[in-house]
Amino acid sequence: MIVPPGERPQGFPANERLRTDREFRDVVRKGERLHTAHYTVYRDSLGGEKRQVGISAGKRAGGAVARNRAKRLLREFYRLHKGAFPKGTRTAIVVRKPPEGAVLSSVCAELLPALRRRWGGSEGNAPCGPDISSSAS
RNA sequence: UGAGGAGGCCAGGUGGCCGCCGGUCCGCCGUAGCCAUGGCGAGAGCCAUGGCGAAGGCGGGCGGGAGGAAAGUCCGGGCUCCGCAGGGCAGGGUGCCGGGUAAUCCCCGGUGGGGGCGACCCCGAGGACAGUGCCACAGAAAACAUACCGCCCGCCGAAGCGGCGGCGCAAGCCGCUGCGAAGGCGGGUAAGGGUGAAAUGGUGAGGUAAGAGCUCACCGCGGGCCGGGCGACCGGCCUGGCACGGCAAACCCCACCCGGAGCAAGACCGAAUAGGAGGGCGACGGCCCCGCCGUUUUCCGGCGGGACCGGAAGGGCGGCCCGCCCGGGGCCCUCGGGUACAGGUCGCUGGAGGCGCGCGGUAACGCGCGUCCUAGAGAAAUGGCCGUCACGCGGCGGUUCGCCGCCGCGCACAGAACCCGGCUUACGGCCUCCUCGGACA
Repeated sequence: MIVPPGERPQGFPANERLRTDREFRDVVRKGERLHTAHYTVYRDSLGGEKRQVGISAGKRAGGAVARNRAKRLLREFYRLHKGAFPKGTRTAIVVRKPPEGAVLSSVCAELLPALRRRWGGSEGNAPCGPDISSSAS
């Protein structure tokens, strides 16, 4: 890594994800748990600079369309609020109940306060609600 | 304008910002390696500097990125691996005819049947004299014969009605006799009633005691012949007076078809045909030869080797059986840990492909030419947010009754997972043609 990666603040590349079944099992088994109305969040801490997130939506999260929707919203939530996911941690978010009619702001309103309360939030990322995109031209 | 029938099309558009997947090109970094120069060394070679630079990492540019059903996984194929002498049985599937196709339970065109005023639609549509079985309830009777009500005939019966004769003034009585309700017995009948999903051909006429294919006409049915059609089948004539119900989506029979599993297929790479534990089964036999040993020889026994004959257990022929093959040394089954397995790479998307035109065919479809390249993930990309324009609904306001403005809400069903062809199911909207009816002119 000679050239600095120049990490884009709102990306979600493959190496920031939990990719294998093993990694998921590890986090779910060893991590701390946090329940909200529709989701369960597992987080363990490895130290270092890496930050990994995995999203799981099984059969109970609804049909394929509903599952895709839920996962996409959670991905967006991560991208826009990386401050709630400290470096050196691994987080797995499991969709437990189908969040019917959810939009990004409602997902954010459900998860962000809970995460801050439990693990402490860091630097002021955008709050919930319709944030006008940061880099207005 | 209402109700309905058939067919086709679309699956919101657009802008900004932030993302994801894979492709391609460029730049930077740069490991292995290669090259050049120099140095050291007897040499193999080593070291230094510079250049190129697989892989890989980072960044950027360009263009691509869900469906008509991607769904259910119900059929049919391709593809992959396993299996494959042959025969039989079992099992499964299909079931009017002809065609289409890689193939089908699909599609097209017919035939037959059924529904609708109609446009049109629907059909698991072989066989019920091969056999077995079933036909609930109701009904007299449900399959080989019969008869509940009813109808008709005869006899008995005898309330009643009548005739003749006798007696009597009369009422009436007596005798003989005719009809004869109810009821009983015997017989005829299957027209009618009633039951049922279904009732022993239907309608009409003759006929009769009443009736009946008893007779006749037409229809239906069976048989035969002739004609048409590739065929399912259709038409005509003759004939039989009719015997023989339904269910095969009950078993079954007949004809035809069918090997098994599936991309978590399968291949390669990684300590890599590494290798652990437990359990089960076993049988070898005959005969001959050679060597050694017990014991010096024969016999006998043991061990080792060899030739021939037979062949058990077991295994294979992926349901079973016959049969066949393997089977002289182990065979079979089960389980488990490891960095270890839903690790990586391939399979993986260009194909029975889409579109257009022409030709053949009623059509499904086929042939030819031209043209296009159009998702390839793997905890699984194809998105998120904001604006705007369409579209629909509701409300408010305005209106020149054509609409216009503002606000709010809605915008379906649904997400590729090896690939195709179908079927089925879910679902928002638009268009065209047709049928029946209404209103106006």
